[in-house]
Amino acid sequence: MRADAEKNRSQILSVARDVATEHGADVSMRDIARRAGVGLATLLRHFPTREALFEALLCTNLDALTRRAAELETATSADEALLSWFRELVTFTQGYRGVVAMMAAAHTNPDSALYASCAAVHSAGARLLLRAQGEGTARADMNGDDLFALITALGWAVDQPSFAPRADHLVHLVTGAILTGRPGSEVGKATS
Amino acid sequence: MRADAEKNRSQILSVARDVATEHGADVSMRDIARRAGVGLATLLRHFPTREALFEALLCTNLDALTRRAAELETATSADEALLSWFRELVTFTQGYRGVVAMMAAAHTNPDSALYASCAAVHSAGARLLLRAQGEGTARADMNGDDLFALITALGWAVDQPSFAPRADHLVHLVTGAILTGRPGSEVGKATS
DNA sequence: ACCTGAACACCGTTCAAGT
DNA sequence: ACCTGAACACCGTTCAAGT
Repeated sequence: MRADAEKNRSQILSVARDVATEHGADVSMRDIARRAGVGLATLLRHFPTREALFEALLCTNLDALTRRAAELETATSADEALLSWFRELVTFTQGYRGVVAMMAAAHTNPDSALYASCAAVHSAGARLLLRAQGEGTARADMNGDDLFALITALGWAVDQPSFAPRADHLVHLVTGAILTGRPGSEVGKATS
Repeated sequence: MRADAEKNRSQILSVARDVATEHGADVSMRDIARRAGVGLATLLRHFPTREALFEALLCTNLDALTRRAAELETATSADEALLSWFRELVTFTQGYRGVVAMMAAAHTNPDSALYASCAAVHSAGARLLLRAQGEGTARADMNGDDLFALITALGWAVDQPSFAPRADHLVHLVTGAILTGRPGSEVGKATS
C-alpha cells in the first residue's frame, strides 16, 4: 500500500535530480513523470507544484549551506567567512540551472514551498554580513537583502552559458564590492 | 494590399509595447495577436519569433543607448560617463521586465534577431570601460564581457519584484565595484 | 501578396474511475 | 489510500485554404 507510494516518491526524486542537473529547473513535469515511469497525476499528488518538488530536491543542500554559515562564523575571520560562503552558494546554484530564479521569487512569498529554506539561507547570509560589518571588513551601507540580491544576481549570471566561463572572475568582482579590503591586502583575490 | 499589412504591423507593435511594459516579455504571442485583433498566424508572419518582435520593439531604445554612449564619451569624464550609462541601461531594462534575459541569451547567438543590437550595446559599454581604465578610474582586471554580465545581472535582479525597491542602491554597490574611486571621493555615491 | 482557421504536439490542472 | 487515463484550457508551430 504505502510501500509503492514511497517507492514512487523516491523514484521521482531520483529522476528529477538527474533531469534537473542536466536540463535545468524548467523541465516539464510531464517529462519527469514519464522518465520516472509514473503517471503525471501521481507526480502532482506527491509534489503539487514545481516548487514543492524542488524543495524536496534542494532542502538538503540549502540546509547544509545554512549550517555551513554557522560553522564559518566560528571557524574563520569575518571577511573570509563571508567570502567562502558566497562562493559556495554560487557554486551550488551552478549545479542546478534555473533554481536561483525560483529562490529569488520564493524568498518573499510565504506560500512558496521553498520559502522556509530560502529565508534560512537569507538570514544566514545576513548574519555573516553583520559580523563582517562589525569588524569593518564589509561595507556598512548594505544589508542582508542587498547581499541576497547580489548573490542571486550573480547566480543568475553564471547560469547563462555566455557568462559561465567568467564565473570565478565575476564572483571576485562582486565580492570586491562587498568587502572593504584595504588596497594591497586583496582579500578577494582570485586563487586560480 | 500592402497598406493593410503595414497597418497590421504597426498595430501589433503598438499593442505589444503596451502588453510588454505591463506584463513583461514572456506574454503569450497568442494573447498579443488577440489584443491586436489579428490572427496568430498573421503575427508570426510579421515576426516569426518572439525575439524578432522584441527586436522591432526595442531597436530604437537600444540604438539610442549605443549613441548615448558615444555622446557621453566626449561630454563627461570617463568615470562619470560609465556610471551614467550604466544607470541608464539599468533604467531601460526596468521598463521591460524580462528583456534583459533575452538580451543575455541573444548577445552570443548570431542567429538571434536581437544579436546585432545587443552586440552594439555590448561594445559601446566596452569602449566606455576602456576609456575609464585608461584614466585609471575603472579597475583594470575586467573587460567588456564582465561589464555586460554585471549590467545584465543587475537588470535581472531589479526585474524581481522583491529586489526592485533596492534597485538604486544595488546599482550603487555594483558600480562601486567597477569604479576605483579613491576613498572619500565617492564617485558612485547615491544622489537620492 | 497577405490573411486566417484549423490541426498538431506540447504544457500544467483537475477529476472521475479504477484497485 | 494510492494510482491512472482522460478531459480541459492553454501554448507556439505549421500549413492548406481563402481573398
